[in-house]
Amino acid sequence: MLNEQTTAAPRDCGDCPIRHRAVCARCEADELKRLDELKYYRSFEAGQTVIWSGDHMEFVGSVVTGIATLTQTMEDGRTQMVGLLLPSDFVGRPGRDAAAYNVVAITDMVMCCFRKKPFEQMMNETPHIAQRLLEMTLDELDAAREWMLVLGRKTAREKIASLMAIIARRDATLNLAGIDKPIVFDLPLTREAMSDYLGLTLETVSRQISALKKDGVIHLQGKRHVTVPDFERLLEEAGDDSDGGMLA
Amino acid sequence: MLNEQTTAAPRDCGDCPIRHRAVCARCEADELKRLDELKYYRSFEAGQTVIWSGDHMEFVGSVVTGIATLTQTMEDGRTQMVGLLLPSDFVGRPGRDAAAYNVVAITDMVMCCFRKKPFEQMMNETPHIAQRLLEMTLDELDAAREWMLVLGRKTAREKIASLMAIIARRDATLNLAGIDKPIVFDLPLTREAMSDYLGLTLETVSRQISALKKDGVIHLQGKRHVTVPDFERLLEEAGDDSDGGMLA
DNA sequence: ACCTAACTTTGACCCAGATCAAAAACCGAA
DNA sequence: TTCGGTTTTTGATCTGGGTCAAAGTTAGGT
Repeated sequence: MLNEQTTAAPRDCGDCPIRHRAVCARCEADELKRLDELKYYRSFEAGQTVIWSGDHMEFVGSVVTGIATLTQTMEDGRTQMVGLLLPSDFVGRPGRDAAAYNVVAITDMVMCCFRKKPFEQMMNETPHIAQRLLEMTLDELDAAREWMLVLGRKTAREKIASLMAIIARRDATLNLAGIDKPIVFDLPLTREAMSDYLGLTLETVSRQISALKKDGVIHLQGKRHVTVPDFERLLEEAGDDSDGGMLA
Repeated sequence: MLNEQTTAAPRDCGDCPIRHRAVCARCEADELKRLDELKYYRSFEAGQTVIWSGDHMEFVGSVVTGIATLTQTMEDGRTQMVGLLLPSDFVGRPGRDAAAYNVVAITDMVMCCFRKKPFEQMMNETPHIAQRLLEMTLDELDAAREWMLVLGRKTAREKIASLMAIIARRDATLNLAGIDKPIVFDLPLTREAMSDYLGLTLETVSRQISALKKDGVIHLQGKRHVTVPDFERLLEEAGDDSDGGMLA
């Protein structure tokens, strides 16, 4: 699997790659110092389960590097991905004891963790943390609702295009490559993980990716490396209106 | 349509039916007093659109009485409900200018509104409001994710049973009638609204309701009045595990 | 290099739910 | 109490995506 970075954990918050996007983004120097004393790093290998749904959670934290999925499973094994956790995303819910979802690392991953109790304590005393967490939670809620439209009303082809668009957009944001040039990225997900995200079977995912490729909407080198020659075209295929609804 | 309460707006926060569940739930007397000066009531008729997606929003607020839906629409008219707004639910997003969804009153409805700017101002100065809003947003995020599983992985029959279970549970919570007795409630939604919620056609909704009725899972008087003789049975039909995952 | 296990693609067939169509039930207004 | 529009039910048929099966591809380990 992808093993992009065997990053050593940053020793200091000042060096942290997610410093300005994570739950600590608004903290002042003194607040950061307090957090610094609370935090510890944990590494997970690709494929490793971070938390099982229903388990007691003794920590919350942020994804520093790598990618994880948030999934829900029914007794008969049907599973639905309900979130994709990227660097800076927050894991866990302050004020809740039991995990509501499975969290699985899909690449090697490093998390910046805080024991739950002290973090909750600090959150009560530090509006900057609670404010940022609210903002992040509202963003996640918007993303979840956007995904409800995808799951409830889009065709298989539109679903695949929507997923590609989301990943492409994220990469465009990170790499600042401008949206007019061809966008190039690696799919972080297996076909099976995509099917869990999109509410499809992996066979349908494979077929629709082949179809989009045949129609020139995307270009593949290998199974995972994707080029999008025309982002507008991809958005049309996704059924989104042309501006894509991105907000600051 | 349902016209349950032609409630006069409560003149004072002390009399407010949603005082202890809404965004103001944690406010102290002095904080409440400040909010009181900011607030104004607006009434909407059944069927009236409260906000159009994309519109500038000059207010945020709480549903006091009545029910509204939050929907997303594609250009070709496909629509997906992404939330059901019940009394005490919050409408609008502090820090965002344009509405992201359509909000439509489906019964007569009264909202307690605040002009957005002053409310944001007050939120910054009043941790109790921000804390409660965070809590409510986290709950909504959980609800949205539960719904992603319904939309992505459940069959039509399971979807209907899931919807009934959600409404039944809400009524059980409000009416405190105990979960062992038969549960009785009125569907607040038309078949079409249900189909928009569940990602189905209204014909399929109708057929599956008939099927659940024939199989004795639910009982109907008229089109809207539902009796659930055995809630456990309903949960099985919904594909949920028996405990239903309710948390405080 | 080769082997193995995981991942991916492709094909053939089927079915749950969509679509198209029409009848029935309901509700409020005149 | 009847009328007209809305909501709901039911029927017939079609189809997108699921299921089952098998073959192809890829990457890491020895």
